[in-house]
Amino acid sequence: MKYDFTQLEAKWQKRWEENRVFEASVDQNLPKYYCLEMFPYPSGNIHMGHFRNYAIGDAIARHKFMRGFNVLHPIGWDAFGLPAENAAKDNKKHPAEWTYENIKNMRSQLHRMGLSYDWSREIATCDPDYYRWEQELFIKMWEAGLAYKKLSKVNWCESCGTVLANEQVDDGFCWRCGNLVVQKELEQWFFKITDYSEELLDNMQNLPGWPEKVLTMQRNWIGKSVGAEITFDIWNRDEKITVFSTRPDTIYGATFMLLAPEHPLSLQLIAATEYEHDGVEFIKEISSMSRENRLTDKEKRGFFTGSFCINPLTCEEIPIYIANYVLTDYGTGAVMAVPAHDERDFDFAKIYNLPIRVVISPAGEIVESELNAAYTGSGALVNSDSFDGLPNEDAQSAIVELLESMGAGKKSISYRLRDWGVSRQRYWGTPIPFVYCDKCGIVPVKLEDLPILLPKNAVFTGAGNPLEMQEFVETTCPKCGGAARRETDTMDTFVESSWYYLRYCSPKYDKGLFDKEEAAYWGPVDQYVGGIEHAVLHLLYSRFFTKVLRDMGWLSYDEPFLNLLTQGMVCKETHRSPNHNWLYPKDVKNGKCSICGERVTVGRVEKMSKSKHNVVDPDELLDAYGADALRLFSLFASPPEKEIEWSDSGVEGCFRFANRVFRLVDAHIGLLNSDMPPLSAPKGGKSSEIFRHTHAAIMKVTADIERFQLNTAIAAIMEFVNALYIFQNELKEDDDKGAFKAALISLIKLLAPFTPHLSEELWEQAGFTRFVSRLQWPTYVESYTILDNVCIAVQVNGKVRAELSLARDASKDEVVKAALQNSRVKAHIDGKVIVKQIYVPSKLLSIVVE
RNA sequence: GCCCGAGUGGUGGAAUAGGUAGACACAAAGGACUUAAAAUCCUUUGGCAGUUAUGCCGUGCCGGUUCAAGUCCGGCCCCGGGCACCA
Repeated sequence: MKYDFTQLEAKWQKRWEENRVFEASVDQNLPKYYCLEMFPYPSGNIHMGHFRNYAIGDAIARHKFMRGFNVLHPIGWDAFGLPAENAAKDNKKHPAEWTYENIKNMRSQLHRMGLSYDWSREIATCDPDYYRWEQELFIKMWEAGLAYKKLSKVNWCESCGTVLANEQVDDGFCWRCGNLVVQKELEQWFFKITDYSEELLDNMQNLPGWPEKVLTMQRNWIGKSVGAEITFDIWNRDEKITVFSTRPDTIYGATFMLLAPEHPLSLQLIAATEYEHDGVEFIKEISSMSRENRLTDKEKRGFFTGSFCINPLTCEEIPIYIANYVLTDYGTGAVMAVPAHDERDFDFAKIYNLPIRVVISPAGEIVESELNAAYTGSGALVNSDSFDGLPNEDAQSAIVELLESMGAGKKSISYRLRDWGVSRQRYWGTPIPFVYCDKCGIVPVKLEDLPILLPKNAVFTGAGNPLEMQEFVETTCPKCGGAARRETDTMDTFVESSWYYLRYCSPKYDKGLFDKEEAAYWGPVDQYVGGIEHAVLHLLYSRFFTKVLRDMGWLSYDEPFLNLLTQGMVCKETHRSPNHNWLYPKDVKNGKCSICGERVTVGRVEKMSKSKHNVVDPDELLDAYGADALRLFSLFASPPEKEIEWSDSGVEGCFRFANRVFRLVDAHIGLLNSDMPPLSAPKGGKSSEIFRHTHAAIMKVTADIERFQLNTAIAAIMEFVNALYIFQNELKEDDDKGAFKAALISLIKLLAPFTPHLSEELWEQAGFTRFVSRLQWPTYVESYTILDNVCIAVQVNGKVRAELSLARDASKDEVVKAALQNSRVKAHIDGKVIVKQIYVPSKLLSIVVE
């Protein structure tokens, strides 16, 4: 028999599907396991990053199936998004057509991988049956005050023609197209994610199954600061200035006040004064700078307003400046400057020659006249009236209490997190179900009128929002029945992915977003697998949605994903030619470019990317090696969280291994089909040796899969196969053959999560019925794995000098005796005094001599 | 600047709780089978010295703790990632 993977893989993919082997249904008597991989955007083709993601998730899901769990393992399509609209413009193909064609192609690619998905639950978010419920949720959120519209400065990407959320701006550039993002004042829809800032932060301690890295990134993004709001009176005016400070303990050192250029008081204070002309110029100059330039410009600049405010504790008049480094959208947009203890304020004070007063000093060490940088450490208060001598940590609350009693301050917390802007001025997204009526204002569409469908005959020119078309916009007001205009913004595509894992629980439910009971049974997701690029986007939004749905009574849990595995990227080396930049490997001949003949530099190993010409095509590889060999390589090359470096010869090696397994089982097909029963317990001699290897392999593979060390699990199977290749020539007694038969049966099962087609085929060849994919995972007996004789290393002064084969239960005295008889050990302790002997049972003896 | 993660043979990577560093694989070299090739099988493969026995060195660098350190502690270097005028 030949390992005909093409025929065999197609055969089992068909059988799994026909027999609905992986379809899930609620069973209260079984422990559930919800395994989920991040659903793909239907870009057209599966790439190796997808392949690895799904291979990892599938190995975990298949293992859980075999461990007796009721497994939910669904897949779908994150189908809205801008590329579909760009394709419509370029290829004159409707976004829906383009998207559904891509889904069809990618679905067949996924089928070729042989994944254990419940395909009956497949969803596409661009399907009205899906986004209808999103529209309903949007209205419910609006009713709950969690969705609102406001005029604000937003991130605008000219090339995408739409607004972006803060999370979608990378260093001032669009996360999708890389163009510069500008600020634009627009009426926009927001979700009030900031209502959940504290809970999003606090609940992270209930996520021990998440990588610390992702939690840290979310923590930074939320950016909680504990401090106080302190109010300063303005000299000779009625207005007051409230600042936010994390260092109220330094208030006695606040020697000037800073306002953001956009702060309303900035203009008010200079109005109709001699400072007005220059001040307005200053404000204009700063606020006209792009967000990017403003954040990168570290030079401190300010403008004196001519006004003073009163430090509530020192009662001093301190000057009010407008400063370029004060952010308008953090805290209150105003800052009390403490130059002695803040680096930025120190720089500012030096430039504008403002007083610097030390108020914190560890044991009186800090001397004002010698200060050449801000002191930001801790210490006791000085120059602070009755607080002098108090450690600054204690002074924080004491000072806030005093301010509170004066009515000039209170404890306060600031977050960096802003509300989520969800309006997008694009066609291919979920329409926001609201209308504008001159009489009634903003009115939600009636629930019975949902879904608001996307008009099919929109025109895609690339300019403007395609939804700005008369027949879509013109409507009647749901409240008064008068003429009204429909909202033309659609939702950010991250809204769809914020709740799709819940829709999978009851994908055809037609009375709401999802069936509460199904979601209560299946959720939350036990294991989520995906890329780290969503650390603060999708993974934060989904957590927010779960909490919102919980508060609306849909769910009883707080978090969507109990455990998260962020898989590493698939990388490959790049080649660059001086004339053509990135080269395809086929254009590199003997280190030279085959087009221009110049020397080629072998670039870094980088994430596979079409533009860098270092991608490999999963379809071609599936043709050449089959899904099982490719899955093996994508799991074996590196642990799942780590990036993997593509290696053609590595894939070939895994292909050879698949063949090796096939030949091994094939050579013993007679034994497997014979009446001889597999041995159930070792009977001494060779049979015990075979049992030892079998059960050690089961033990190791089981433990490694449980801790997601899939690479070492596969290595353990390889070792097992190597051992069986030797054993197959040493089978003399019937017991040996029975043990070998049992070993082969275990081998087929151990391989099932990694090479499912091969396992099913060998299982059938071996004369068994039923799907091995749904059989019980092999169990092990630990005592079978233990050797009677163990190898004990003998160290003399920390260096291994001998290895002794001794009974595993040998006493320390026996081991010492044997060691002292060993000639090499003798040579190293001869003439010396034994000071110490340490024995680690059945492992090592350490002798110390002097 | 701050916060994470990492640094191990020619290469990808093992070493789960401080106990024989280099499992498993790739690559390379040699050999068997073959008219030949492919496939397969066997052997060698961290470095240095040595005919062997064996000895010394070796997990980014320097130091420490320990009978014993890839693993723990202190101080660096370099790489990857995230955050960054957040008061």
